[in-house]
Parts: sequence; C-alpha cells; structure tokens
Amino acid sequence: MLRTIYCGELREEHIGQEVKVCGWVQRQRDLGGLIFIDLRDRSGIVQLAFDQDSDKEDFEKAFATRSEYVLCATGTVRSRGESARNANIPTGFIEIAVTHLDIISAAQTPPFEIVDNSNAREELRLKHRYLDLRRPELQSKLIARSKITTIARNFFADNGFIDVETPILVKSTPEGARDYLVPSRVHPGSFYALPQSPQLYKQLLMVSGFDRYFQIARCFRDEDLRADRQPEFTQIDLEMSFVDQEDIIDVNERFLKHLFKEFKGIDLEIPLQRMPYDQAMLRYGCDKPDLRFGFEIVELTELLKDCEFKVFADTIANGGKVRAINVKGGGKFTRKEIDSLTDYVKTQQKAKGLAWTKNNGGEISSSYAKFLTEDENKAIYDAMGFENDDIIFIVADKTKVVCAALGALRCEVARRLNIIDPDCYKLLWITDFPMFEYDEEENRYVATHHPFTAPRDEDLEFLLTDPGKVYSKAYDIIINGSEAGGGSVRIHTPEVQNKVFDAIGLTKEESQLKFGYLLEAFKYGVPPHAGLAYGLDRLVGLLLGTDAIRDVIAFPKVQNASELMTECPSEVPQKSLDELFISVNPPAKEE
RNA sequence: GGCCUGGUAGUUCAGUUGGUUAGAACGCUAGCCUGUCACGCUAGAGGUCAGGGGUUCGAGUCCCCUUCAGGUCGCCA
Repeated sequence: MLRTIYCGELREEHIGQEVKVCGWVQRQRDLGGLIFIDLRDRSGIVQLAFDQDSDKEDFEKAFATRSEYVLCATGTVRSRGESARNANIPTGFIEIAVTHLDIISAAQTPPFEIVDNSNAREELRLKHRYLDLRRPELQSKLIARSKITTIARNFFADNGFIDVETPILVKSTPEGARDYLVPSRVHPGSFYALPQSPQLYKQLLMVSGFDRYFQIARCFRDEDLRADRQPEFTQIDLEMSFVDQEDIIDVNERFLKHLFKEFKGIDLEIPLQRMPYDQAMLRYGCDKPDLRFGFEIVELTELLKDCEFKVFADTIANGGKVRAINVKGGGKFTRKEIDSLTDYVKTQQKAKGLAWTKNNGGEISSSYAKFLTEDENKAIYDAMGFENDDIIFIVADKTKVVCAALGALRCEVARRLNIIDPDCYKLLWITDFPMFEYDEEENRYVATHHPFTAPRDEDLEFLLTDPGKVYSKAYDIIINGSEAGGGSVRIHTPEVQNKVFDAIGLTKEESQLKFGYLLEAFKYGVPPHAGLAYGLDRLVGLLLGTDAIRDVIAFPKVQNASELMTECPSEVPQKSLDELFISVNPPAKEE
C-alpha cells in the first residue's frame, strides 16, 4: 500500500504519527523559503509543508509541483501554530511535515480548474469527464448514489427479494418506445434489442416461482433526451407474487420511509397520500402533481357556459373547458411578467393564450373582465377565493390543452415566486390510470402503461365494448412533482391478456409473434403478480436536489445521445458491417 | 422535426450607435518572498471573436446558412 490514511481523515489525534498520503495537487503555495501543497483525494484535502529543514531534493520537487500532479508524501503529522490554523477545513488544525516526497505523475494544466462551483461550461467538462469527476461535488453525488443503491439492495434482500440478472440482449418489442437494436453476426438480418425494462422477464420469474424478485437494472430507450431523461438509465426493479396493489404499495412505502430516514434523516409519514389519476388531472393538470405548493386548478366551465365572451363561450360550446388557478402573491406580477408567462403557456401543447385578473394592493385589473357581467366576474372571484395580491389565470381550450397549460403554469409561477422549500418532500401515489389512450395518428387505442397491466375488476366488461372507460391497476409514486417510479398489477390469465391485445388492435398472429412466449408461459400455472420500478437516476437526483440526472450519472450522454468524451456512437470499419451483413444508407448530404 | 437561449484568451465573462492596435478577472510562465491556505508583489506570454457566406468604405457587433451545447414541445407503451 502506498498510503496509510486518506488525506481528509487526518485530525489532531494523529499529531506525532508518521503517515503516508497520496493524491492530487489542489494548489501549491510557494512563499519563498516555505512551500505549502494542498493534497486532495476523495476524502478531502490536507496541507503538506516544506521548509529549510526539509530534504533539499524534496523541497525542489515541491517547488516543481503543479496543479493536479499526483504525489505520494511521507511525513509527520504536526500541529499548526495557533495563528496558522484554518478553521474552514476539517484538517485545518494540522499539517504534514514531509520527510519524503514522490512525484508519481506530472500533469498538464487542466482545461478547467478542478474546484467546486466550477463555472466551466458543461460541454467542456463532459469532454473531460474524468477531470470533472475529481470535483468533490460530483464525487459526493456518485458516493451518495452508491449509498442509495446499497440501502435499496439491503432493504429488499432483508424483505425476501431475490436479486436476479435478466438479459441485456432481448427480443425487440416495437410497442412503445423505440428500441436500440443490436445486430447478430450468426443470424444475418436478425437483431436483438436492448431492454427498455426487464418487464417480461420479471413476470416470467414469477411464473418460475421466485416469488419476490429485485434487480438494479440498466434500461435503454432510443428517444430524445431531457434534463431528466437519458437513453440509458437505471431502474430499481421489483416484482412480487400472490400480492395485489396494496402489498406493493405497503412494501414500497416501508422502503421509502427507510430510505428517507437512512439517507436524509427525514421521518416520512406513511401511509402516503393517494390520488386517482382523474382527480390529479382535474386539480393539477398532470399525473405527477407537485404538492409542495397550492394553486389548485378550479373548474369554471359550468359557471361561464352562457357568458358573452366569445373566447370562453365558443370553447365551451365546442366541448372544451375553462379552468383557472389563483396564484397567491402573484398580484404584483407586472404586465411584462404576465406576457412572459403567456408566452410560456403557449409552449404547452400549443395553448392559445392566458386570460388574467390581478389584484395588486387593492387595484384590480384584468384582461377579460370587461367582456363579462358583474355577476360573472363576482362568481369567478368567489370560485377562486380571489383576494388582495392574487392573480387569476384562466385558460380556455380543449381539456387536454387546459390541463397541460395550467399544470405547467402552476409549477412555473411557483418557481418564479421562489416559494418552493428545497428541503420539503411531498410524496404521493397516483392510482387508477386509464387503461388505454386513443392514438389519433394510428387510429387505435394504445396501452397507457403497458399491455400487461391488469384492468380493474369492475371495468373488465368494457374491455372490448368501450376501452376508453377501462381503468387499470397501475400506480405511480410521485416525489415533488416528478415520477420517481411506477408499476402495476399484471394480467395473469391468457383470457384477459388476449382481450387486452384485442383492444389495442393486436391480431392473434401479431401477439403470438411478439409475446407468444409469455402467453405460452401463462398456460403452465401463473401466480397473480404485481411490481414496481423506480427510476434510480431520478430518485437520486430528487434526494440530492438536482434536476439534471447527468449530475448523478458517471458518464452521461448529451442531448443528441452521444458521449462527448468517447465520441460514441461512431462509424465502424466496413469489415465489421460486412460481417454483420449490414449496409448503411447514409442520410442525403448537401454538397 | 419545431421553438427558445448561448458559443469572444486555457477558463469565466465585458465589449456602447458598425469605426484606431478586442479588454478584465482567474489560470499559465518567469522572478522575489519563512506561515500561507482564493498567499502576496513584479513582469510576461496568450485571440481564426464557433465555421462559412452576405451587406458595408469598414463587421466581434447587422443579415443568411451550418455546427456545437443547454432548455423545451412533439416523442418517451
């Protein structure tokens, strides 16, 4: 071993001891006859000291030392003089009087300084991710992620879950997200897919009788990226047999309580709040409501259906809705700020606009009030609980657009008003999702969750007659307005499974071709089963208070799904393509 | 695929109405300095203003295209 202790672990109790430390040079301070070096490893920083008493050769090495050199130093821990202490760092009361210094590796000046709160642009940092990862801030995030997975592994192991690895090369299932395809050399023209999730394998493990399955599983989706979406991501994936929705919710509430206690020291109150999907859409305009603030959506359609204002009346006459939120403390928004919010709303599902009334210190102004009667305006005030310093935002549009616009707006104003407490965690379950959504482009129903989700028992009769009326036994766990995980009770009879395939327009032949092995397995004795998967990257991000999951992934991809450091994906030699019987038609390039 | 924001020294940025030789801070290099810890002081090097085209007597600045990065809508069963 080159080292006897980590830099950041040294304290006054080590004074007098001879130690060996290794690390990177954070900074060298040359005072002439005296040189200090801050040596950094993952635990922190310790000061190395060199003076006239030091070995002459060591002193010259210390003089030649530059940022990010890798050093190994042997020396004696000594107290710093009373006046020379640095109370700002944990090792600030001691230093190492170096008796032997090895420069293990020199370093070029890095392209950006390795310091926390680095302002260097992310593009550059990602190109040199190994340097960015030297920053304590990023190191602590990955260390935290490791703690969280350890807590999860231990919890689920303690609760009887068995960790099983499922394949990475799987059968392509073109339902849902795009697959990453992997060609097979020994099967020319045939392709594996990378799994979007271990969904069917974990169900088959239930058929096999493992009863409780758990895996920290890498998943892949070839879709566009977002701050909280990477093409490869990690799930904490689990499945249980002989259970229903309540059992899944129970074990996961206990897990979350344990996780929040262990990792954040927060006592989570369980059982958590639950809200059916329809109610969430009505009150918050989305299926992942952020409950850290109010501004609930209020239905005004009935109240305004006979009004003279064409924008509202026509929308209602055409089957649309008029709904509103009351932003407490928004009365002070300037016209400019309101315009900016209007622009923001227009980016949501192409909403047409935003009507508003504000009360700024008793002075009431409005974009629409003059088109309504006094009674109608009064009725809106009453319905909204309109008071001093409030602003009412109204959106009139198709139901879907109203939900999207107001749902996004309430979050946006909360951000702008800066009323979100970063230490506050609001968790809830969203339940009773619609089983199907109608896909306008494909002219058919598609599964909202996935087609193995069980319909509610009471809705079974509508499965083929009126799929739009069917709700499912699906549930999402929402943390601070972010979907941290989701799951469902699964279908476990071939009859129901075939009906669902039928409802989404899959013919017998197609379903046999895509999922035949599952249907076959279901003929041999299936336990009722259900499960859930957490988005680990998002969960870690939420617990660390970062929106961009890039920050909690060691080597993330950028928005066009490439990796700046390795520059993948990349072209391959023609020979590799020939071996796979693949020919590439390059996209037409302009001369 | 659409929309928005950004790209000026190694880094982070400033750069007025289009006008002389494009600046600052940090970093870097060299010298001085025995208690610094964002050490200090002195001097110095460092620029294809993302790339291409256009307007103009003159473009970092205005226009067009391309490209890269970020955000977002579509997409993500």
